[in-house]
Amino acid sequence: MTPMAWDTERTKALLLEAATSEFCTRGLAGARIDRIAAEAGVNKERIYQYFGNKNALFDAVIVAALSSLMDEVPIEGSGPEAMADYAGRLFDHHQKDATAPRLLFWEGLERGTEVVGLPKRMANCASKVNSTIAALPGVSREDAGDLLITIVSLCDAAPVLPALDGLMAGGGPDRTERRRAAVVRTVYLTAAALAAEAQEPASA
Amino acid sequence: MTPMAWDTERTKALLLEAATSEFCTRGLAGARIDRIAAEAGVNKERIYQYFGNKNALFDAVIVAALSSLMDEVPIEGSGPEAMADYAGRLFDHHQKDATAPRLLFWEGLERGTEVVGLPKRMANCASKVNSTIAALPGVSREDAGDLLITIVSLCDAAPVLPALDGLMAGGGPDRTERRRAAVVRTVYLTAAALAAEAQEPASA
DNA sequence: AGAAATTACAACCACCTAGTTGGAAACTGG
DNA sequence: CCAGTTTCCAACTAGGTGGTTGTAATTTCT
Repeated sequence: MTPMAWDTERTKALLLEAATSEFCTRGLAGARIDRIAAEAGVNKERIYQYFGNKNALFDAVIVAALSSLMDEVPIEGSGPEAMADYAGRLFDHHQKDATAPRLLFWEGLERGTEVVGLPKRMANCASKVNSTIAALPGVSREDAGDLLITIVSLCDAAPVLPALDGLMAGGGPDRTERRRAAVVRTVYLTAAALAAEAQEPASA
Repeated sequence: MTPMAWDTERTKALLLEAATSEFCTRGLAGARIDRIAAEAGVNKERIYQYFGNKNALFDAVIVAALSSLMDEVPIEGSGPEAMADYAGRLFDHHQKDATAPRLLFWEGLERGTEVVGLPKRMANCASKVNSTIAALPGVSREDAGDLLITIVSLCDAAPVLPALDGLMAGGGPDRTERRRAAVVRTVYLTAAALAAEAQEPASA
């Protein structure tokens, strides 16, 4: 008989999943190695064998969860409506699962400019910038990047700052729907302005 | 002679200043009580005497730094330009000193919906909403709140997510100026749309 | 089958951390 | 000048923290 074969890939995946959850809710400094191991049902020594240390584990979580952030929701169609639609879908995605936005802000706060997984993430960003240029022909690379930063800022800040929403808009049943509409409208207006400007470069 | 009188207010202020800096850079979980006391040049026992514990000290820092966040930069003038100008000044303020945005996001991530200093902050928010309505006559309370959330999201996310900017727009000498212009433009367009809509309520 | 390598884990360790204490120095009211 | 109170601090503590180690079980290679 084969008395239960070892499945190191499964163990790694279990660990990474538990680490993602722990880092997502508590951040790098607040996370506890023991808690991650317990949550995964794995001895914590495995963490050091597979990932190295706490920082490297955080790196692995960030790369796994964020490198594909911009791929999970594609830009479809063209014109300003396409960008607005994209923003709406990104908003919905983050509303359903705030893991990516939270990790993004944890990384920004705890790591500053020190970014891990550079090549892959740069490629993902470049790809999104290209999609934006394709959707809004004539728009400059810089303006496309700025539009994307605007979209990410609007969609990602919402789930991380629930208090701000509560203080400013005071809840209400259709609150999320209202905020979503506001984001989509803002993105549409900005994208439309960029597109219009791209078609008449030197107008007053 | 008076051999150096005790100045408890100064000691408190020193502690609060050091705590603000520490919490700003490291967050609640990453901050160290010993470091705060050392930075302030004060024995750490004073922290427990004056503020209670680490959490309460964080509360004090948040209330001191964030309750007035929306007051430090006023909304001046009227019309969509006034809101755009406000966004620009808020952007500049946060660019010069990222304390408020960082604390805001630390609080959002580490505290969730549990907000401290509610009455004062609610009053500040309400006041800003009122200023917005005054600047954009006819606009609804909800739309004014949403516009302010948009402004705060855009201005506060930038200094906390330097990496995003780097990945998307890749630096450059006038990078900050470009981002600022993008934010101001986006706010102007949104405010203008809200104002226009407010003046012709039932238009196609 | 047997040696070598891999995976697993309980116990362990050195250090750090928030919070406490006991008492000295400085002020205050009488 | 003398209790009584407040401010201050060095030293301490109890428990947590990231990281390691010694060893046993399992798999692989030949």
